[in-house]
Amino acid sequence: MQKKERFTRFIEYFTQHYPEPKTELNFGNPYELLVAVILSAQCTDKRINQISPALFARFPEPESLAAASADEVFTYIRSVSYPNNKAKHLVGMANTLMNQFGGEIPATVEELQTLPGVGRKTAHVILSVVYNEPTMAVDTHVFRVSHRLGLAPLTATTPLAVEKALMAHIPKQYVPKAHHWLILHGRYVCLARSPKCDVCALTEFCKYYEKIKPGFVGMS
DNA sequence: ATCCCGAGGG
DNA sequence: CCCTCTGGAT
Repeated sequence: MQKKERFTRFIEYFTQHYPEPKTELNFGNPYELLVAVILSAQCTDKRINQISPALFARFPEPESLAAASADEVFTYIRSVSYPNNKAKHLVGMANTLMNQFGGEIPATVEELQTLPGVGRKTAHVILSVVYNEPTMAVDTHVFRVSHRLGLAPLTATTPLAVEKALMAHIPKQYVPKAHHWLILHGRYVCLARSPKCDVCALTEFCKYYEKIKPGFVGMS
């Protein structure tokens, strides 16, 4: 199947079955989303949602977070991955927001990436979710699912290469939705360790399934 | 043992 | 390119 048709089928399927996808991270404003996304690195969204209410209550805006100690922030995030690094990142991020951006969340990749703890992936999530800009944040799910579905070539071995492959074929108005589609598909169907190919509707054009599918129905 | 919406540093 | 940070779920 041609690559263009893969993208067409991918978009058609999710447009029909999941027309309004959105992040599963809980947040009430761009600042809270930024905090949640920084925390979400190598951690499940469910865990972030468990600890974020107390964190947001104690640090409701960049000003209070900037004035906090990393040690205190640590006590709120000790159950997420890399709590020491992330506590420092959050305090540094809030300080940069206050000192360089007047406490507002910047709206460009370049400015966002000057914030401690914010790399290309996190910056693109903010731009996509907050500003609805056509940026493709490539995380572990997007990376894996894109390869399996044949939306990115196997030669795309870095997140940036996968990002470019996707951006070259997804119409701009679908990019923010496609980001969530790839994540949700990866999280609930196309799992890293044991993908649920038996309930997947996309096996017809999946390169991964093409390799692992049984040769005969019913064989053990 | 492997994975989860990675980023910073060497 | 590599390595480290690091807790909880499966």
